[in-house]
Amino acid sequence: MADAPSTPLRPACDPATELDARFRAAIHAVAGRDADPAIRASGNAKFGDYQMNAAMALAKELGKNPRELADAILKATDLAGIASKCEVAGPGFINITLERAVLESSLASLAASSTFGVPPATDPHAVVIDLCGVNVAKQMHVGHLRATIIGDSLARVFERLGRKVWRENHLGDWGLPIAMTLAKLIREKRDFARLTLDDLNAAYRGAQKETATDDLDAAREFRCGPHRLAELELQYEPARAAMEDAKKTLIRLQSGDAEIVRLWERLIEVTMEQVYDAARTLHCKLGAENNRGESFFRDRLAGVVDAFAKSGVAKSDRGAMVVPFADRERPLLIQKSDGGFLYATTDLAAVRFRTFELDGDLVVYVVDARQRDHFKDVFDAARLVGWSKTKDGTEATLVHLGFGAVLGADKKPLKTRSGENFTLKDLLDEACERGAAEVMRRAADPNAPTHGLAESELRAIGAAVGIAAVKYADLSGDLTKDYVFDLDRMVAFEGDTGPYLQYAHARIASILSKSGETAEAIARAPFALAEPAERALALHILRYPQMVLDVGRSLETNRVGLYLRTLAELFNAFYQSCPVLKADDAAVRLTRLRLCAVARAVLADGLSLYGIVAPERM
RNA sequence: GCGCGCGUAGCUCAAUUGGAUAGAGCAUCGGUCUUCGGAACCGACGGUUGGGGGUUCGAAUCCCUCCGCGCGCGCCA
Repeated sequence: MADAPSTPLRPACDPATELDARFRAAIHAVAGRDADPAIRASGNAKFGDYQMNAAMALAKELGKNPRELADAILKATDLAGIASKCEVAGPGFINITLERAVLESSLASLAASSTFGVPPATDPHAVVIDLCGVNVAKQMHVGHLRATIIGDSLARVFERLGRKVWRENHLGDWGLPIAMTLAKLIREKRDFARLTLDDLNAAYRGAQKETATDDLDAAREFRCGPHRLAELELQYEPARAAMEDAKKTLIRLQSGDAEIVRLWERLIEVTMEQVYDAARTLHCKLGAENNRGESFFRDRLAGVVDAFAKSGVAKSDRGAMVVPFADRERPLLIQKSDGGFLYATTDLAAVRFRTFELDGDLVVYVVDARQRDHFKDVFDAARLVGWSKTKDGTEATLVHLGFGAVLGADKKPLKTRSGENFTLKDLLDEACERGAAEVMRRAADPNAPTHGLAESELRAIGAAVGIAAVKYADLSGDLTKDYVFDLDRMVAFEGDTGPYLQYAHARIASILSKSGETAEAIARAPFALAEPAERALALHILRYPQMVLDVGRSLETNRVGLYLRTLAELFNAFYQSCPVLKADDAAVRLTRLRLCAVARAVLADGLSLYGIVAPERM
């Protein structure tokens, strides 16, 4: 996966920013040139808070002894007011322990920031996220889960980074398959006002079956005798008729026939209802305003081929228009020999629209990994013709974020074509149901904080918990890897799960509300990071803005999950060893409440990057 | 055939993008427990990171080569 362009931005409240500046200056003084100090969080608390790793690589380049170079850099570094302890270790690491006051003031500045320390974006261009990608007249299946929640989560990350974000739902709402479905429904004289998605789905599959002429095509391919061909042609007469009907319907649709267009719009309406429902359930920001499908680009397709032909990037081959590439045999087909356009043509029109009209300098396609070759071709073709530039000529980054396939328990791709498999709706219903059952079971305990809540309230919390389980299971892993679809694992509530994070959040919220202090009073309390557990928690909180920047750069949503899991663990450790409400000293009580408040806010904001809600009680 | 992707504990996955002793969850076993919320915490067990070679102070990570699995490959989307 290609990286998005890296931003030089560094969070002001992250102590690593100041360490970077100081060591950079020291390296310059010692080595006579600029180099990345490679400041990293310590992997192990016994090595301090941060480490500077640049000395080893630099020593190699300069032909010096790494430990001696590290010593020299350390001597040249101004550590006043930042590090309380700093020493060379191992082959040439420099281990750094921060002054407590630095941690406290940094944390205060993060707490005061409305973006939790994330620096505001300086890039005025937009980020475009291609997500969801449903097809009209087809049921959403589990594959759409990934394309929807990964895309939405990335969009949320870029919004947190202060970027203008376009969520683009590139609907499959045009072309022969839709016309076939439409034609079949019309032939059957169906009442379009009463159509359900299941009806559409059945019609879609039926139309595919009716018009299939695989055997006939194969017979031609293998040059069967005239008798055999005539026999097959007779057998396939109904298929031919259905196809004729579909093509006529397509032409009427393309020419803007009012009646056909009305019925077509109805198909989209029925299909999209389920998408909006699923998006609501999943807490994904996705609605009708995000719809920009194949039909939107239909008038631009001829222009695409024209532009490629005129520029000489495309050439005619066997009656079709293709874009050849210098480094590979396989060309990209953009127009069929019968004059028809292909999905590559639409994708090229969309690239142009997204870079030039939406002004995106980063366009991310959240589409499954099997289309890797296709997008490589489309992006390369777009670059060849100069369409990868924004309005002001900035070269845009085009990225295909190819996520792994959804596999069944047998490790084979989950097929929904024959229709016997569960739909996305089935999965979401099950997740909400299990979440609700779990919440209600616990609420039955008279000591539970949720005891006595109305059933509707418990069901709402249960849905939030069930959906969190599903989303976290998906987003916290490596996106490029295949996905083993296991409902029991996905809706698990214990261990490394979404509900575990929600639980940590609810506990903190509970402490804060039981304290009897107002939020204002807590916010005024100073930080006093005396205990190791407090210190460790604070250090990790300070890494939040850098983590968000890293996700924006790498598009790896699993970093959010890793960060939040660690945050929850560190909070639990703090909670274990440092009494808050039971603290004997009033000032200690208040400063620990302050730490709780910041931890809660960061946890909630991090969960919001996944589109996971954090209930106060569960 | 060509191209691309993936192989880490019994299972599902991590590993701060080349850093110090490869970590979690589930499962199994043991402990914490009249609780600031047990959906929790602590510990034990479990590994030749598919095999081999190379690069270097240092490799699960980069290069080469095998092996295994998956996906894609001109008129579908």
